Amino acid sequence: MEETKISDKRDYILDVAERLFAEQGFEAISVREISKAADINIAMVSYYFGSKEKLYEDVINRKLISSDTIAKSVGQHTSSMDKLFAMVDLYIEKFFERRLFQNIIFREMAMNQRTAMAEKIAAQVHKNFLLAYDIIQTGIDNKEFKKVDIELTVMSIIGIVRMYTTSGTMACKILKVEDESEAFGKKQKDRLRKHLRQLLINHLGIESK
Amino acid sequence: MEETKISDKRDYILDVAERLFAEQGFEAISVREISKAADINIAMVSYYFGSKEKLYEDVINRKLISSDTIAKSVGQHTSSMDKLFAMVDLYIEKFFERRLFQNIIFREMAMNQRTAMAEKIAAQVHKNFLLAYDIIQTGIDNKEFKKVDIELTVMSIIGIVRMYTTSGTMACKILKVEDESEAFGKKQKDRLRKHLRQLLINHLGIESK
DNA sequence: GTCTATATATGGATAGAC
DNA sequence: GTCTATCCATATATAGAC
Repeated sequence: MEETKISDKRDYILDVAERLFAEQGFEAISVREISKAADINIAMVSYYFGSKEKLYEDVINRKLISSDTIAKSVGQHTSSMDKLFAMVDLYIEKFFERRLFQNIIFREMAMNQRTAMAEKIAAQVHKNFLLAYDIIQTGIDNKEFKKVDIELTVMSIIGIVRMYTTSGTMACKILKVEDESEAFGKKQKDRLRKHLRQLLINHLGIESK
Repeated sequence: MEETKISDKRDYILDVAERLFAEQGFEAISVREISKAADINIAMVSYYFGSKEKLYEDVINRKLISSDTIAKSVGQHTSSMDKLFAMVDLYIEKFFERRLFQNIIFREMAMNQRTAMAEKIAAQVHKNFLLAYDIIQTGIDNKEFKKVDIELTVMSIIGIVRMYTTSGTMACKILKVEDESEAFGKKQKDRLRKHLRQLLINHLGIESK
């Protein structure tokens, strides 16, 4: 009972910190700003997390567990095309839902810094990459797909979704939508899904039935 | 004569600062570190640039002038396909050559911060976007290309090149190359160019002659 | 658990000697 | 142009009262 309240509060602080770290970066944001935005006393950050660095790690670790989710979602389908599309849908879903978090992940990946965390992130992303790789490889072996550069095809899928979700302002400008909440609404999500499916159908030479 | 020496030194400081800002971000790097890496006295940063903020702006402004370059390179061709491929080649070329700089650009774009600079960057990127948009639009009107979601197709092109160039460590891991210098060598550049061309040929339904 | 007060470090910037 | 020394703001972290 009290337990849940405490972990609610912890979670709330993590939410606030995630947003601020994502928008401005680790070094750009101070624990003062975080505690102010979360409406807690500054000393509470040390109390709950130990340090700013630890808080940052907790923000990342909290959401860096999946890839089982992908495997599970993919496993329900039989054809390579269905598997690939299930994976793409999940990617879009997760990226839209967690676009602030993804911002942190890709920023870390772009750095040659903070290596302990960076290694962990790279390992996780690579695991997800391999899942996608296997799906396409199997599809090619099956003759469901044309032969393509598999590595670059997977990177392209991720790059496209990433481009959309982690450049909010740019996406708004290009798509001529009012604000970010519209850019990440259902309509635009469906649009991106449709585009990406069509692109893959064309690229992999998938025949419609 | 002395003039050139001064501007050489200025340029060298800008080179060093660009690398450090790109690798770690504006706030993460101190003028002390920059001056140490550039082997100059710390006071020289103020002397040459006025402030850290101004130095950062100079780093960005120095390379954010083009889009004429794109127009020029594209203008030499007649068919929409040739124009599009010329643009893609130039994109790949510039991204490989300036991948540290691009890292800064995309980081700025991902932020809701430092708005004066961010607006300027967004304006420039948008200008480049419109060039690509027009090429594809014309191609569709010509019946050279199939109908596609033009906005998302342009974003996809940029997203793919970006994914490759601004996640160095990840790219190495995925492509199983030793180090970054190999990942950004001629061989991998040609591979990316080939992949992207094939993807666009498939997606836009371009017929080979 | 929550707060104030404070220790301590580091950052950007500049004054002024050379 | 270059350097040293220093000012001042801001950062993280914690000790200790409540």
